Amino acid sequence: MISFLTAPPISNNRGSGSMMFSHELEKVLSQIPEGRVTTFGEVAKALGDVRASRAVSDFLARSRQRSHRVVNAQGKARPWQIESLRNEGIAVIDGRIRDLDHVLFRDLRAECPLKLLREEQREVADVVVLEDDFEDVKNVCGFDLAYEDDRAVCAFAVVDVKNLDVIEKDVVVKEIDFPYIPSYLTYREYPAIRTAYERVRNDVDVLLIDGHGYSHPRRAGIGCHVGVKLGKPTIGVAKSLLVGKTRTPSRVGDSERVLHNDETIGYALRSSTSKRPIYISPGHLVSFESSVRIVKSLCKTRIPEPLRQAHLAATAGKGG
DNA sequence: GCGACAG
DNA sequence: ATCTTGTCGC
Repeated sequence: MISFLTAPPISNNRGSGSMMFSHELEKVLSQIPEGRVTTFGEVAKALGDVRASRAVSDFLARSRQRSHRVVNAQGKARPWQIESLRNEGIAVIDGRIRDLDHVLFRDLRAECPLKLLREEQREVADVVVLEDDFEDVKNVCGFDLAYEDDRAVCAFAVVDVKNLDVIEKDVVVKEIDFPYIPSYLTYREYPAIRTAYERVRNDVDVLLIDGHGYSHPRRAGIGCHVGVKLGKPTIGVAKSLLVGKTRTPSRVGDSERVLHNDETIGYALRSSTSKRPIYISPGHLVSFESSVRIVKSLCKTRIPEPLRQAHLAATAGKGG
């Protein structure tokens, strides 16, 4: 007989990143009573983060399960919503709901799935290692995604550091059910990156991800997530800042620290003659110094070769 | 009006 | 990220 104390845990899926956004959204939307409306912000709060309100708006705008009972904080309704709202007895004047406060429904109940995801990010941040865990860096693999409707094309490119030649590249197509929400990028893109990673045949020493690593509000950007989940040295490379402040590096090859709450969270590197720097931060098993040095050695243009080549492959893969 | 948040 | 034509410049 197996004691429950010694038995292995049964599918512990808590915050595993398997949240299906459309399903969670539907659970919230179904709570809005007939004759009442709510706002994108209220829905976002029910999901666990008011900052997802724009994502809720975008998602509902294209989803076929769009509800006519969700409007913006000003009570402005879309043309296609107006007839349905009036049929429920809601007065709409000049595209705007009259007396919004009177029909506004705020008692949405949910398990705040985004809050669970934030907790998972804190767990990721807790195990991130900001020290080098590799010998020579011979091959670097970059990942990038391109989108078409509900599908993502995820490409990878393995580059030989010696000559910056591409020695392997491939693409995978994956269904996407998570919108872009700032600071939750990993839940949109990681599943596709993982699938693509499983197809890499060459030995790779370092992974490059299109997005931030440590330079994230919870120090758990997609670079950290990928590194921790795959157990590989990983660096995040972004084209704009998510958090923090920095200065523009004056000369090509120069870098400046990115500071957030008095902490160095990454570096801005002027990787080309372009005035716009790229932002580099460790994901996992890499130091700040090595992150900058490695990325710098991979730049023929503003974007390091593994990412630039992956981007080209992903974009090319969209057509079929 | 200000601030502004990867892809 | 995506929507999008031509155009300016190295």
